[in-house]
Amino acid sequence: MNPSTANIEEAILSAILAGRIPPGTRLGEQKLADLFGVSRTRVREAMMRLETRGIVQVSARRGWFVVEPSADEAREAFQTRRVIETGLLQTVREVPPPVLASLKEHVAIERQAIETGDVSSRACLLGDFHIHLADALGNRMLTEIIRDLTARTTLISMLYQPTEKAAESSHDHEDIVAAMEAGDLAAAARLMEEHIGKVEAGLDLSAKPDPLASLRELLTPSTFNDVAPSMPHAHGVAVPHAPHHPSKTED
Amino acid sequence: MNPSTANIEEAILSAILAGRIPPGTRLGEQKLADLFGVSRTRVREAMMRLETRGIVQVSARRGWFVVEPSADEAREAFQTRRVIETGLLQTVREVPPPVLASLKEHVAIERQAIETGDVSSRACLLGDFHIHLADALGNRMLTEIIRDLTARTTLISMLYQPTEKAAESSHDHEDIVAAMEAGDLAAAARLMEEHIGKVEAGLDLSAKPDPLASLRELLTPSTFNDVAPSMPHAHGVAVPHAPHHPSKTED
DNA sequence: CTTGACAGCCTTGTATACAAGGCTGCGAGC
DNA sequence: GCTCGCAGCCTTGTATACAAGGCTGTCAAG
Repeated sequence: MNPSTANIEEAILSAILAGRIPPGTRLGEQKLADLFGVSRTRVREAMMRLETRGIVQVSARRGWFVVEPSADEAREAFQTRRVIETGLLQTVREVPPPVLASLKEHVAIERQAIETGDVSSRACLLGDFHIHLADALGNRMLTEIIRDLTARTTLISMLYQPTEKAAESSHDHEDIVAAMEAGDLAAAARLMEEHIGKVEAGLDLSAKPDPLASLRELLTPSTFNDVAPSMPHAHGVAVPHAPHHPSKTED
Repeated sequence: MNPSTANIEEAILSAILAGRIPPGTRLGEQKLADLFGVSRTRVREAMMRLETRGIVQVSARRGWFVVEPSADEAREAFQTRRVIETGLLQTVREVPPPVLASLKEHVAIERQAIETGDVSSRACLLGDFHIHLADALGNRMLTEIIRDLTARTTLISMLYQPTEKAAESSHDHEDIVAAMEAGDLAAAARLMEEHIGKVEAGLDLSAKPDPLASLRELLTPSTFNDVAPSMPHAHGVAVPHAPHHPSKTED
């Protein structure tokens, strides 16, 4: 059957979140159209929606790229998540028992994935905790917002994370749920703020904004001034990663 | 010169927010294409983006409609705004003086518009206060989120607001800024929560979700059960408003 | 007079054709 | 040998053509 625009959008997004499509990857319209068995029109629609959601970016006549958030954008994304997620916890008066139960269950699944060493689903699960929280305590709008933000921070982690601290994150989640269970939402909010702060602090935001950063140090700025202005990119370097992996996606 | 997709998107959005296009209005692709002097393709792109942002909705083969949020969606939108805006105020440590100054100026403009009786720009300004706040205290992402949310609540107000309490809203804004100036961000957050709550409480959410509500009370539900199922609408009634105003937009 | 069905029109949905511009690789000139 | 320029290919950008389905207004039957 023909995948709808929403299907394509969702498929690409989940592939990105699962780490199967790294940030910076070029997404050719025709390739995707062939892959999904539809015309470019529908692929374009899906890409345009994902662009509105901040997941991909188009570079005129060059193609669609999975966003590579700059260090600034990374900070913005984390700040935004701090604001919204602590705001959510502080707005809530009490946590219904079923919600607590499902959150505990989620944390348990996290721990299991970490112990099992299931790296691929781990990042996904850690992000899912926050989405789950928004869904349980908030509403659909909030969930959508958090989902898109989490998607961005996941991409950021892929770009900048030098060390994976999955175990610590999961422990943080456990503490947050415990505070919620104790009825201390203010403490939960504080823990959430610390947690997101820790994740942000664990990144090396000076590392990979572009692969040229390390080169740039070796050269005089003037050398680049003759060359760089022709690059149309506003902030993120849209150079396709891994040209040596021409068939990383399933084909 | 040819308006780009972004131009069209922005033009339609601001027309909606200014109240020139009421909720429920049908937006025909061809009409808009002629109006902007482009082909349907670009209009479609713009509409698709606006749909992603929750401003318009497409009903299959019937057309695009400015959303008419249901009472549930209205509550969600206000809850979401409470969460985010109080979260923002509570996350902030201190307010830079220039920010305070510009907020005060904004409130002054609000009061002026209210005193002058400038109804058309009034709603716009009242919403702008919150956008301005997000922009000054937060970041671009937060501002975009707040802007889209404010757009939705503005539409909601158009649908459900029985009485305009612009003066009271502006007074609330003033109080919030005063609390910020006093350095009491917690109080500012509390005032913001009350303010948004008041705006929500000022609506009559049982009133206009659909024009049939008043009729429905007079008739037995079974009468409608034979007729209603053929309606494809999920929640909001997408009947075009005001068929007696065929040329409300400038044409 | 009321009601039901149907035809025509008008709308969006989708694909495709063509235009415009960037990238790559080759070749000529220095 | 190296560099610069250019041609061809490949990509997205845009318009247009056609398909599919909903809506309206008319006409006929009861």
